[in-house]
Amino acid sequence: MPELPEVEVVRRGLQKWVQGRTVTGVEVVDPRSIRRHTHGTEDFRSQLTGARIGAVVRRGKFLWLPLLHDSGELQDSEAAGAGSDVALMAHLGMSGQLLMQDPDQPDEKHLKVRIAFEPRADAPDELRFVDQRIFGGLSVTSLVPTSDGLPGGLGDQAPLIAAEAAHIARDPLDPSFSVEAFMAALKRRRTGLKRALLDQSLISGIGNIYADEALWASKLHYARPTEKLRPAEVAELLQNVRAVMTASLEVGGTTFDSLYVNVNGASGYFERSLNVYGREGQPCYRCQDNGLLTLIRREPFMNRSSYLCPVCQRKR
DNA sequence: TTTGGGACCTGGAGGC
DNA sequence: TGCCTCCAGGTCCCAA
Repeated sequence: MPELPEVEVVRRGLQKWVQGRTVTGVEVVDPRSIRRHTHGTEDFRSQLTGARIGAVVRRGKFLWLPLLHDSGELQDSEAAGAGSDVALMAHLGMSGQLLMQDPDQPDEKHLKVRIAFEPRADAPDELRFVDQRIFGGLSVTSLVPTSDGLPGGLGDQAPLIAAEAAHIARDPLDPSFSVEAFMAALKRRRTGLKRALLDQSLISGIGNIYADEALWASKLHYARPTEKLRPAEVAELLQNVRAVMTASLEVGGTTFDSLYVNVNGASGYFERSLNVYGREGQPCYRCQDNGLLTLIRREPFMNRSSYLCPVCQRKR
């Protein structure tokens, strides 16, 4: 399931293979995967065909590729995202994959959209969007100025953001992320801590897996009221969020099944490092180190599951 | 305005 | 073997 580290792995892969290249053809195999593009399939194809990819930018789990409609060599400023007013937006949802393939490779079972580039000897010529559960999708969206005048996301230097991502907060790996602003927003909210972590308008990029891992590392219960958290607890939580995401990024992301792979089709290895998520009934490592046998518990939460240690993550 | 719940979607697992 | 139900979860929409 793609969360921030997995999307960042994809962003880096795309940057290597598609930046500066020109789209020569688009095939929409399943229109449901471009349902967020409200102007229809033909408009989606015409907006992309002939465009040159300027950069690959990410905020949270949203990825966008500014589209340039001129000709000539890619300039440094264009590569940074400037010089464009529209972008190809991608969200992987739960099971989306962006794969670079050669045209002669067989189609994937859940292939939804195929984007062809001008041939290049040292790179695959097709970008394929594959999605089993169709929670993700592609669209062409406008670029709008950021509210703070800072770059819209990682990989960008222009103060622009894809309109579809303008409502979400910066993610904790973004150099422009403000700890103070997050603490203030958390204080204003009157909700449970994990619900706040999953709220993309407060902090983006955190999904169920990394929320549980960061809460376990911080010894915090998922239902702790946000307004009662101490600044030191929030600071430690943020530190752990960054740590768990960075560790995952270094090994290519988390993989539970075939639902997440990078642009080359390879899986990540962070699943092997998970401390609490998916470990129901297994011993808590921290308690084990202290000579205690405590079993990880799974509790229903927001129509999904929350994993925690009932001893070191007590609800106060 | 803020908060919480449910729908969307597909395929695998498990029960009968 | 076949059918049915449950489960996974990111995001959006709507009701309270």
